[in-house]
Amino acid sequence: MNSSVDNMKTTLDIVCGKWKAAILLELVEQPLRFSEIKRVIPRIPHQTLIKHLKELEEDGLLNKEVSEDIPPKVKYSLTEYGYSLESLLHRMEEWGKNHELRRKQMLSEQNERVL
Amino acid sequence: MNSSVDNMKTTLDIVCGKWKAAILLELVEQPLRFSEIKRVIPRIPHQTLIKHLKELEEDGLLNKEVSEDIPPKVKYSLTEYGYSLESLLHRMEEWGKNHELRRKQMLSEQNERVL
DNA sequence: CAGCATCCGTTGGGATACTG
DNA sequence: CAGTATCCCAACGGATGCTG
Repeated sequence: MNSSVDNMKTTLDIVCGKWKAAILLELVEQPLRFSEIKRVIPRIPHQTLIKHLKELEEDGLLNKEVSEDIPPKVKYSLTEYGYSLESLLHRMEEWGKNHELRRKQMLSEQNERVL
Repeated sequence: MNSSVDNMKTTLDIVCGKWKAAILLELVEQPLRFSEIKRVIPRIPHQTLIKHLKELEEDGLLNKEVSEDIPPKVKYSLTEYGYSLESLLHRMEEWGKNHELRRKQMLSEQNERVL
């Protein structure tokens, strides 16, 4: 049997790498090459990106399409299964945005009280 | 300005403690005392639970209601704001469940091929 | 019963340098 | 351009023991 606790953990295991959700969210929009991902998520370290991509691929969320040229070009895209995360990803992004807004509002309310 | 990457990070920061999402999911159903949370999530270590609860409270997701008796009773419940995570939590739980199902299916398919 | 203080080990993010 | 191989460090989960 699978408790809801376990189900949570499997979701978190997959999505909660520091940048994984962000990567997935970008790839929902469009397939991207390695260097393109680095461009849209500039602060992610090279090595970290490689690790995350490999894990996401192993989890069946990403397709990796390699052209055997030199220089190599590698395009990452969501698998059909990967798209099953789409709505979850959007909700996460939206909740985070609202949370930031809320935080700023509370800060400015504090300032008013001081004045 | 807030990129979607940043929004993701704030959501993850809050929800991605190893057991946080599980705790929140339980508290969505009903308020619980400290010891009750330990009962429904047996494998969570004592100290870890304390830390998680404190952080969730500081993030404004939990109410903490203390009865000043001896022995003390402390009831945790979601704030109204905490409930804004409800649908997200349920989706996470559901996705994890489906992921496990899928994984098992793929395993049994492998076994068939072997036989 | 609930919580704090302390300490420890693991892990995973990250920096650097090298290859085809 | 994309990836591998190391190494490092901080953070976090977690264990233990003490308090009111």
